[in-house]
Amino acid sequence: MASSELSLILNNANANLYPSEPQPNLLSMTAPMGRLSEMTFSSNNNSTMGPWDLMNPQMWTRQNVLEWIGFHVENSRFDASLLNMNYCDMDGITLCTMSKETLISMFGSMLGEQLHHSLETLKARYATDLSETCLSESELDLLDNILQNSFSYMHAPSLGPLLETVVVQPSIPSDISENSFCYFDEYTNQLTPESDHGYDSLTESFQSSHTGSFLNPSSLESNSSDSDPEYSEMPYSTSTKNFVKQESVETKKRGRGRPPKPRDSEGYEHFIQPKKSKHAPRGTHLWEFIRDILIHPEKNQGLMKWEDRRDGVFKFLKSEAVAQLWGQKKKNSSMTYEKLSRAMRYYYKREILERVDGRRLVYKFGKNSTGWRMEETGY
DNA sequence: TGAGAGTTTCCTGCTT
DNA sequence: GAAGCAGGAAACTCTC
Repeated sequence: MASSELSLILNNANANLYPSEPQPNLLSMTAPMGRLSEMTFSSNNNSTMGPWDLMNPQMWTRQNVLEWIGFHVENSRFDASLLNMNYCDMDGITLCTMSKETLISMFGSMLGEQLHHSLETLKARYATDLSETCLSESELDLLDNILQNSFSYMHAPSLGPLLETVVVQPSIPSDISENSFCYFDEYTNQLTPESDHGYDSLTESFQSSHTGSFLNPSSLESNSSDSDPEYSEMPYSTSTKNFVKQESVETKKRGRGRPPKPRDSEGYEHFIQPKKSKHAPRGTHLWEFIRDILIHPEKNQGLMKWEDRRDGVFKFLKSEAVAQLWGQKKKNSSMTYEKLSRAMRYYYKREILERVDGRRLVYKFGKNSTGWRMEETGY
């Protein structure tokens, strides 16, 4: 698919979506680029899905992928000027091999995450098909070649091999029972407008929680030096990481404490801002979220593990991934392990958690925590 | 509408 | 030197 074709689709979408309504936030931003920057996509909840919605993503043609991206560009008010058209030129199989990090590095945190969620949802929907098409090692090599060829421009010295960023899920759960716990399921549930459990729709979730800047840590894995070797993963660098570095330099000195959130548009913040409709219900606290990950290891593999189930001692294996998951649950794309761990430390006082001295990424449930003991869970 | 709980964000200093 | 931990301080969101 030529990039001009995508431009055409996006232009058409834009034309359909933009009557004459001005967007205050958008108008106030400083447009960095030419024409495309002037055609930021507004949300259109009525926009219809394409044929891609009825197909296993693995079967998508380049056209389907393009339409799928276009759909999310529309719905997320993504500024099309920020899109690298070359990134949109791929078929479904190639797309399905891409991890969240890869998508984020290609499309930015907001659109990348939305695409990732959508893709995972669609993959789950066609889980049976997907499980039948698990990739062999040789296929992975082949894909790596495809990726290398397709995205050769990403192979700057600072960028690692592409396939290192690709997470091939060992299996997609096909038995999505109502009672089973899986945060992935929970997020996919948010996609259906009917299943309004008090959470905002995913689209709104992204619009409200993503500040629009590409601040997400590019790696979801904990790079802790104390991590179990078996779970250690190759660190990789992406442009998003560089962005984080840049940003941190810019915001270096500031007053103590949490500054008020900017109300007006700043930088990339123009992507967003429909007012949060209704707050999310409290429901799950952080420690419950952590507990639920631990007691359902089959559906949240590799994120955390029990060190001593009897004593309630557990360890973060992928601290940043857990933090990101928590951030998604709280609609906060800038969640990090550092922040999460601060919240964890507040639990010491309330004896929901106990300190485990001298061990990194290791915590222990305290006497005021419930629901994790074998007697309580039954397994 | 205000208080309080539960984070979230940022920071400094310390330890590994 | 980097990453993680500890905890103070203040801001923020949400519930009651």
